[in-house]
This record gives sequence, structure tokens and C-alpha cells, in this order.
Amino acid sequence: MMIGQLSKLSGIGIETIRFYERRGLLSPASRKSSGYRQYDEQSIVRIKFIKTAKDLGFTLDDIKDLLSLKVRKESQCSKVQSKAQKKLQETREKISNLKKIEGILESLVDTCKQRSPTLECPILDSLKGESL
Amino acid sequence: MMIGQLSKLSGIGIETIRFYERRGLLSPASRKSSGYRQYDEQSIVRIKFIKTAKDLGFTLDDIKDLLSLKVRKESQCSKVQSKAQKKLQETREKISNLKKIEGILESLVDTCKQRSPTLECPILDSLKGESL
DNA sequence: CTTAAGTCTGTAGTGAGGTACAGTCCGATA
DNA sequence: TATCGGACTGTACCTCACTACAGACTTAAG
Repeated sequence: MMIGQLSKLSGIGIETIRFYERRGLLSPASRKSSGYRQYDEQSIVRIKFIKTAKDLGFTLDDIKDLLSLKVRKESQCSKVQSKAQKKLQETREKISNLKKIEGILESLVDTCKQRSPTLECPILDSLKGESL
Repeated sequence: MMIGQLSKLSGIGIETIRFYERRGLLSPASRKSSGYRQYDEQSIVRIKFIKTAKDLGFTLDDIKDLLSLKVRKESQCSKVQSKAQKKLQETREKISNLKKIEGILESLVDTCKQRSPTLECPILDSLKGESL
């Protein structure tokens, strides 16, 4: 498929796809004789992953790292492993913080259902002494 | 405390704190007769919350919304409730996506430990047919 | 064969979120 | 009372992540 269809299927603009290629998040697409880029289904997955990861607060450089994590030789294992473990820790922290926010929002919705006004900011109240 | 100390305690630069005030994420600080801003402990919590939420992919406008969610009168309940529920859903999606990434990273680390090279990008392999 | 839509490269502009002065004022210390 | 660090306002500048052309080439439809 060509870039226009990839753009439609992934929901990411054409210019952005080319930008991701320039930035090294997508490996240079193979070209037809005309010079037009050619993509396969896999590219949709890759692009959607980039979008999702970005929404989760990862930078494009983070995402580039994530996408390039692979074990090529035994010798590289430890390097990849430590990178992956760092990202894993970061990811777990994000999950843990999001769960706190989830809990706060849940109790806020409950409060609403009980129609009891809260005077202060419920989010900050919930966080007092909790640091997040 | 004054802005310099707040900056140190929260780990956020002075200019950024004033920027957040301009953007309405921090309510205008009370002033001493000199015009110097005065803060209390609560401000540290608030600023740290902003930083955390930002790392989780919320925009400053999102965060402003989150911080202003409070139930003042019964009449406002439904509005607040629907906002909170929208944020709650967004938060749960983030958690779910992060858990997928967590799982992928975990199995990547395992693969490393077994010293078996992976030929393709493990993240994309894991996502095949999964959409994320 | 024409024409319109799609794609190419390269460069410039945009919006969010800061960050860095310049120039001035406050206030604790020698 | 001189002085030096910290705070003030206002404006300019910066990075990241796009986004929008301009001008040229390709391809599909009529």
C-alpha cells in the first residue's frame, strides 16, 4: 500500500509518517520505481504503537528505543536487558501513578452520586501526605 | 515559603512555577507587602501532581481540568460527574495500554535471560493482531 | 492525451510547554 | 548605608512534535 492508504488506516497524517521516517522511528520504506513509498500491514501496527506510546507520555526518542529493543547476539543481551528493565520500571511507575489517579476519580464519581458537595479540591485532598 | 524554596522542594523551576500560575494551573499566590509570592506545603503537592500527570501524557489543560474537579452544589454534580467519568475512562485506557507494554517488556527481559536471540522487533511481534 | 489526484523533496511555520534574560525592586548582612 | 542574593514583570527565545506549503513527478480515470 502507498502512504495515503497507510495514513487512512492508521489515522496518522501523511506528513507525520514521513516525519517519523526522518526521525528514525520507521525504517526507510521500500520504494517503487517511481520513488513512491510502499508499506505493508506491519507498518499500521508500528504506527499505531507510536501513537499509543506517545499518549502514554513517552517521547519519540523513548519510542525509538522501545522499537529497537531486540536481542541479536548473546553478547548484546545484557545491554538490551538493562534498557528493557529500565523501561519496564518506568512503565510500572506510570501504571502505579495512574492507578492512584483512577482511585481518586472513582471516589469523586461516588461522591457525586451521593450528592454531597466537596469543598476543596478532591484530588489534592486525596494526595495529602501521599506524594504520588 | 517563597518561590525559591518551593522550587527546590518540588523540583520545578521558578520560571515554570510562575508559568503555571499564568496558565491557571496554580491559583494566584498570595503576596507579601513587597509583592513576593507566598506558598504553603499544599503547593508542593499540587506542583508535584502537575509534573506526574504531565509524565503520564495529560496536557496542561487536562491537568487544569483534573485540579478543578470539585462538587460545589448539588446542581453541578452531573457536570462534574461526567467530566470525572470521562477522565476515568481515559485513565483506565492508559493503564490497560501500559500493562500491555509492561507484559511485552517482561517477556523481552525473560528472553534475554534465556540468551535466545530474537530476530525481529519483539514489541511489534507481540502486538501482531492485538491493535493496542 | 489530458487532467486531477496522489506522491516526492525540501524548507518554513505552528502550538505546547517551557526557559532565559533585562531591568527593577526588596531585604538581610557587614 | 552599601551590597548582594532573591524576587518582580515583561518579553524574547527555545525544543519537541508536528503541519503546511512550493514546485516537480507519477498514476489512474475519462
